[in-house]
Amino acid sequence: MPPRQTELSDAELEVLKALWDLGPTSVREVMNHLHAQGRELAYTTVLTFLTRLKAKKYVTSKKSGQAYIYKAKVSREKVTGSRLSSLIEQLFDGASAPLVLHLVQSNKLSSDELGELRRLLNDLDDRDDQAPGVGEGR
Amino acid sequence: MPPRQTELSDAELEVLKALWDLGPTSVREVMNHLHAQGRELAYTTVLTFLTRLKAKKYVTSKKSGQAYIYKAKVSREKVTGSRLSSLIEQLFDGASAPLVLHLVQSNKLSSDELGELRRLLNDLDDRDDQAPGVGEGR
DNA sequence: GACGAACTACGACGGATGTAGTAGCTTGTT
DNA sequence: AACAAGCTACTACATCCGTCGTAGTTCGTC
Repeated sequence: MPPRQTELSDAELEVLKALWDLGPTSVREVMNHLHAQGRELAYTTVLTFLTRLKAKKYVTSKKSGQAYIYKAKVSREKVTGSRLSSLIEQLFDGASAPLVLHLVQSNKLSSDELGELRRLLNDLDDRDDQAPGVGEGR
Repeated sequence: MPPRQTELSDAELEVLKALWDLGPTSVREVMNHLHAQGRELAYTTVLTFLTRLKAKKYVTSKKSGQAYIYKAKVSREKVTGSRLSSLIEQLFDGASAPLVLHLVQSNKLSSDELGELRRLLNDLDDRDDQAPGVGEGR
């Protein structure tokens, strides 16, 4: 039997995000953090998610006194990148460009952000030295 | 009781995408299209998804002879936009900018695509003439 | 040393999802 | 008219997901 299911569910992600925000901490602290954001979950529910996150290897835990301290094992960037890739795969068959254009056109960026983007593009332009492994992901 | 569940599941989306690709068509054609992409689903499975899509109002159908012809009722853009918003909400608390920057930096865009993006930015620039101070976004 | 508070382990439960089988209706072809 | 092929409706079922409740353990306090 291969490990049951290793993907992050939405609710699990919420809990993981709390862990990223807080750093290594206890079930109770995570719960408090969620409550502070208006997410009312029972203590045992949070515990369940943390347990599942541990089973799926997204967090580790070590006992400290009576309780466990949970710690994120994967970075926010990693998870973010991977979720994003899935979405791009799903919606645009793997091509990032349509997504970027869509976002830029959607008028959701402030002038500052547009400026930042322009700057970034110029930088890229300069060092356009054929990065290896363009890895055509398809 | 509000209608059970109105969200698109992943598998349902795959089927809906086939409908977008093909235009109004039959279960069998949808199935063939999916098979052509290496997605081997039983005829009745495809039928199930189309039925669920109909229940969730993402498609309509009308009988044509013995079989039904299914037709997408929501546009690709609409669904794409909404899925994207959810992701942005989930991962970046609603801010699009970090996502755009992330994508541009990830080196997944071709020179052509970067060019296109630059062009788009220039257009936007023209029509949005604002000299913003150091306005802090969020 | 018994009590209550806090913690964890485990089980549970209804609804969603992915996937498909079966049965029965329809229709073109012998 | 009887059949085979194709179509839909309905049912099924394992797993996942979101959400907790309960029970048992541990530890600090009267």
